[in-house]
Amino acid sequence: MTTIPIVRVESHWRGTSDCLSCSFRSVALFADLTEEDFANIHAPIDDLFYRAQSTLFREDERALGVFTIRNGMVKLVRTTGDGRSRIVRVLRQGEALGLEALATGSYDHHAIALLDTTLCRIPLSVIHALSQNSKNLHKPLMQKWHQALRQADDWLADLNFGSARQRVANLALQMRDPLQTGQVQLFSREDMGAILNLQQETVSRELRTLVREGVLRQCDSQSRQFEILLLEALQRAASGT
Amino acid sequence: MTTIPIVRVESHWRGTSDCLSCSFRSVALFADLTEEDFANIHAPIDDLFYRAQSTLFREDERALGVFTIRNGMVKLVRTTGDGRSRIVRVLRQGEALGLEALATGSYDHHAIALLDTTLCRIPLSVIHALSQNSKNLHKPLMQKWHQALRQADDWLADLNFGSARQRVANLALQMRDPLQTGQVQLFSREDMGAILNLQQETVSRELRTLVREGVLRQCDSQSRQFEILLLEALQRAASGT
DNA sequence: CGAGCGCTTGACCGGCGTCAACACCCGTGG
DNA sequence: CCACGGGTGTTGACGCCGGTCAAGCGCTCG
Repeated sequence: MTTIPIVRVESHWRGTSDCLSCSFRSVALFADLTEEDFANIHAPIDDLFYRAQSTLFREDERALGVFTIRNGMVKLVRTTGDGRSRIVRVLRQGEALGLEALATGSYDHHAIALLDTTLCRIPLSVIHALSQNSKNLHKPLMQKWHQALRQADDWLADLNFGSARQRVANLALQMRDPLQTGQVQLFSREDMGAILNLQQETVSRELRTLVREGVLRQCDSQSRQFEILLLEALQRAASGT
Repeated sequence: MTTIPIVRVESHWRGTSDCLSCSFRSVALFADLTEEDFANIHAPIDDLFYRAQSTLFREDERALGVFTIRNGMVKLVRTTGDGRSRIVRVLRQGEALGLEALATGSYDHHAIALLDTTLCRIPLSVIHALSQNSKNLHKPLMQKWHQALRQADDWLADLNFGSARQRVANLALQMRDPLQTGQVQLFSREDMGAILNLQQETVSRELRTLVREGVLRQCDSQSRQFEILLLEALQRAASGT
């Protein structure tokens, strides 16, 4: 029922990336490349900024490149047969998006920033040239495909299973900040509903129940940021025991 | 002369495949290989048969190879945090399974034959050797990854969304025989429940309703085989209108 | 022919969807 | 400074879909 907002104005170009000295390189696609490989990159790798809610790309759009997230969060949205839209994954720091462009030249999802997000965009030509001339891209690329597929399966198995309480608890666990453990970044109730296959009212109720029980604590006025007070209890809620 | 270290009762070896003349080659991983490439394959590619309900491989098992289905159907099962199991995908003719073995050396799911199934198993060593020495495997491999990821997303968006009626209808549409359009191969109600996130009673009820409405016709006594009589009506049921 | 398994059908009830009202935050303009 | 309005989150009331439990049916196979 939600229509994809057409907001592309909210992005800007931050420069071209110096991949060799990038602090994310170890987790990104270029982990194994040599200096020689880098010397053969002839198209600029752009460093981009997108404001929250703005669109990175749309389904079936001709692809400009593959992205790696440096900071922030991106949702992948898919429109179902009956016109409703469903969030099939949320990607965070270090994850790749738009890999399908390598296979088909266009994207399979709408990609929309959930938070202010910075990422770099690697032109398809660069990837194709590198995979022709070097073997060092093959393995990291395969690992990114694998990571994406695993995440898709996790999403299905964990977030679309069990009671509303279980799902919300699982989402909170998944969305823990990888650095500051205990901090959880959530989104609008509508987005959470589109992830968990629940109505926003139900999400709100379950979340509030967890707060009332002292499992979570709300950290901001818009109730997007939470802190886990009782991790054990949250895990029990997630597993339904 | 292949050693099969783990004995599985319900399977047997049918010989080694002659990939060059295989009728599935165009849809399989080896689509683009040259005669020269084939000459460099030094491990046997086994042709295997598995009876319905028998296990191809288990989660976390050390991987022997990547599979391509020649005939039949295989379910990929994942055990959730709370101990229940969920079918994350069903693979059919021409599809690849166990790709994750290329990235990690072990499998991410339990794979169980839903019907009597024949498939060929390509040893990891063959894939690795080919990707070192030839560029012709790269593209088909990426397409298989892409296909798997797309299917995972479809699964989530179509089969885990909407009312029980919509889900069952969608599953019937997905499980149409690619050759004999109109024929639908289904499974036990329990398996269907594990796919659709419904109880078997609910699946049974919705299926029976579709038969009573004249949308489907049951073709066998075990009610696994159906024929679509009113495709339009089934599509309407799937989209919930 | 009987046992056992899987499928079907019925009765009942609880969780979640639906609709609606309200609270709260924020930006805008008077 | 407050008044106003729109957007988002929260809470309540109510009804329905689908889960649960249980009984019965129809295969298939010993």
